[in-house]
Amino acid sequence: MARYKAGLETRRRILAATRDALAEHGPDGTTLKVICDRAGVQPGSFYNLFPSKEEAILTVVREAIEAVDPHPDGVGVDTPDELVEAYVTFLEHQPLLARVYLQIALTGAVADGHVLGRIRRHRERRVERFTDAIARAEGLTDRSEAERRAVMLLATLDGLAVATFLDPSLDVRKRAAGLLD
Amino acid sequence: MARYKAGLETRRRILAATRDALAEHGPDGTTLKVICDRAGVQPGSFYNLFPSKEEAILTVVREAIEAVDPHPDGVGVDTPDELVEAYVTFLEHQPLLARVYLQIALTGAVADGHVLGRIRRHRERRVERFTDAIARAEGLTDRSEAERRAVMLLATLDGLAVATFLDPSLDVRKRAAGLLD
DNA sequence: GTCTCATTTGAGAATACACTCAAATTTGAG
DNA sequence: CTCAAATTTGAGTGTATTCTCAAATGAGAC
Repeated sequence: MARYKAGLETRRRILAATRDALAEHGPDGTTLKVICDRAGVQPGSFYNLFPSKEEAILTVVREAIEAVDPHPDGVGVDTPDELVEAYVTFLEHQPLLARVYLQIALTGAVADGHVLGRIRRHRERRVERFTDAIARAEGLTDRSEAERRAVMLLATLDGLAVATFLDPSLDVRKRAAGLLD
Repeated sequence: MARYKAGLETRRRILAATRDALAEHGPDGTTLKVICDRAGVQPGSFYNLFPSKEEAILTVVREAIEAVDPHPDGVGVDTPDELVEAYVTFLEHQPLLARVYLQIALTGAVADGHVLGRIRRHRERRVERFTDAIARAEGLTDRSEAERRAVMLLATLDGLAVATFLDPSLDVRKRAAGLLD
C-alpha cells in the first residue's frame, strides 16, 4: 500500500498517533478524527494506507501484546519471577495500553471476532508459558498442577490490573511481590 | 419519577428489555433503539423514567449484583466463603452482566465521571466487606493484613472472571474453591 | 524534463446515536 | 365527574461517526 518513502513515514505517524490516542482516550475515544488530527493527516490519507480504523488499532494492540513478552524469541527459558516482573513493568510503563488489552479481551472484539481470536491465542500461549516456568522452577512433574497454579497466578495479575484502574494508589509491584510464595 | 401504576410497569418493562439486550447484544449493542423497541416504548417515555441510558444499564447491573448478595440487609455477618460463593454464582448465572460490570469498571466513566465514582464506591464497599469477613473469620486484629488479603482475593476473583470470558470451559467454581486456604 | 503513479487534500455523503419537547392521552384523587 | 398531574407519543435536533472521491500535488524512474 505504501511504496514511496512519504507513504511509509505517514504510516508510521498514523500508528504512533493511534497508540497515543488509545493510551490517552481509550478505545472508544480513539476516533478517526482524533487519530488524524494527532498524525497531522486528512482522512483520505488515512484510508489510502489502512483499509479501516480497526486495522490500525489491531496493529497497535498486536505491538502492545508483544511488548509484555520478556523473551519474545526463546521458549522455555523464563522464570516465574521474570514473567510476573514483565507483567508489572508493562502495567507501570503502559497502564493505558494494558487497559486497552483488558478492555478488548472483555468486549470480545473491536468489531469483528478476529481480534478476539488473536487475544485468546495470546492468552493460551501465556498460560503455557507460565505453566512451563512454574513446573521448571519447582521441579513439578505434575503438569496439571503447574497449569492450575499458572491460571491462578495470571488471574490474580489481571485482577490487580483491574484494581489499579479503579484505585491508582494501589502498589501493584508490592502486592505482586508476595505472589510467588 | 414514576408515581402511577402505568409508570412503574413501564419502568419494569424497560429494565427487562435492557437486561435482555445486554445479554443478547452486549453493552455496545444495547442502544436506545434496541431497548425501546424491545420494551414497546418510545424514546420520550424512556426519558420520562430514566435520566440517561447509562442509568438504566447501571440499574440492571446493580440489581443483578444484589440478587446474589448473601446478606443484602445485614452488615458484618457474612463469611469469606459466602462472599466468594456469591461472586461465583453471579458469574455462573449472569456471565454477560458480570462482563458488563467489568467493562464499565475498565472503561471508567465513558461519558461523565459520575459513573466512575459510583463504581469506585461500590468497589470500596466490596473490599471493606471482604476485609471484615476475613478479619472475623480468622480472628485477625491487624486490619491492614486482612485488607491486604481481601484485595488479593478480590483481584483473583476478578481475574478469574476475565479468564472465563476468554475461555468459557474454565471451571471457576472449582478454581475458586481452593482460594481460601 | 517528462510522465506515470503514489500520495494528499478536504469537503461531504451516509448513517447512527443519545436525547428533547410540545402536544395528545391516560390516570386517579377528591 | 373534574381536573391537575403523570404518562406517552414520535417527529425532530444536534452531534458524532466512519468512510468516499474527484481533484490537486508530489515523487521518482527513465
